[in-house]
Amino acid sequence: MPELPEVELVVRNLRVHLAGKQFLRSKLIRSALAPNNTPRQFASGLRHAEVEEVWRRGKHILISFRNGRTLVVHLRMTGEFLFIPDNEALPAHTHALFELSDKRVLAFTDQRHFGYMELVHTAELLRLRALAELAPEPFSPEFSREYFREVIRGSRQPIKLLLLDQRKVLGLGNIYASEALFRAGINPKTPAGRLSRERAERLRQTAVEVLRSAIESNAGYNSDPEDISGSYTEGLAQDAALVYGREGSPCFTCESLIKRIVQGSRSTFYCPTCQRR
DNA sequence: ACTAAAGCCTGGCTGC
DNA sequence: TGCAGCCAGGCTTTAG
Repeated sequence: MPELPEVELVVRNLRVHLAGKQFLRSKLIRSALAPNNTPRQFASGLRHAEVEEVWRRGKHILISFRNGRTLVVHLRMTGEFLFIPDNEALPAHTHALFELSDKRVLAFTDQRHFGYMELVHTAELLRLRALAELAPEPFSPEFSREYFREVIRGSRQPIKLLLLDQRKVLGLGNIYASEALFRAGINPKTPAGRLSRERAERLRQTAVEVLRSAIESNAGYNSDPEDISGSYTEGLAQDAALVYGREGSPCFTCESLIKRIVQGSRSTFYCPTCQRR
């Protein structure tokens, strides 16, 4: 159930394990995982493909091969990569398998079937709608004060929902959106366009900082090099949360009780005192 | 053009 | 112990 920091960690781990390797044989077990590929295309397009680069755009994982293809992966809620130890049975909900040139077998599992893969020609990558419409990377200069001001200008959308829109702000999910608003002292229901310049800029900086510090703490936490998913399955993000999941508990700053509300059918957690407006 | 709600799935937890 | 109902960190599609 990864947000950008957890995806970044997965990308770093995959990079270590896949650098210079070939995908000898690949198998799409559950074809709905990659609805725009036939299982045959999927297997033939990856056959003996040598990994060139493992990278990321927003929460999408991109594995580019020297044969001119790129495997686009979105973990959504429960997607996960893991290595299958020799002679062990496949884990439940294994939807794709990749046999590597070092003889190890990489599996993609996904309990809730929300995950997504697509094998595309690398040249066509940026034409994919899912990638083309994404906001600038949060750590890039393009995610600037001016950009953010323009994005919220005139919007009556509650700021929490705007933060979750990957076309406007990239990388936050439901947890880090609540966390960023708490740290910036902004009420999640405030219409985005009503934020002053100063408060908007504070929120933009806070959002970037929340993502950055999550990457740093996650990276330090992942002690097992064989564990590709690292900490996100262990709920590290939640453990470090100041408001997320803390309904009814005292605010760490002012001891008011944290509230839970529903916005866009998702839970939002906030402190009614620290985030008055 | 915006905004809200439903939908995709399985499984864990809570309360009766 | 069994079962119904609720909840879940993402995103797309449909309806209004």
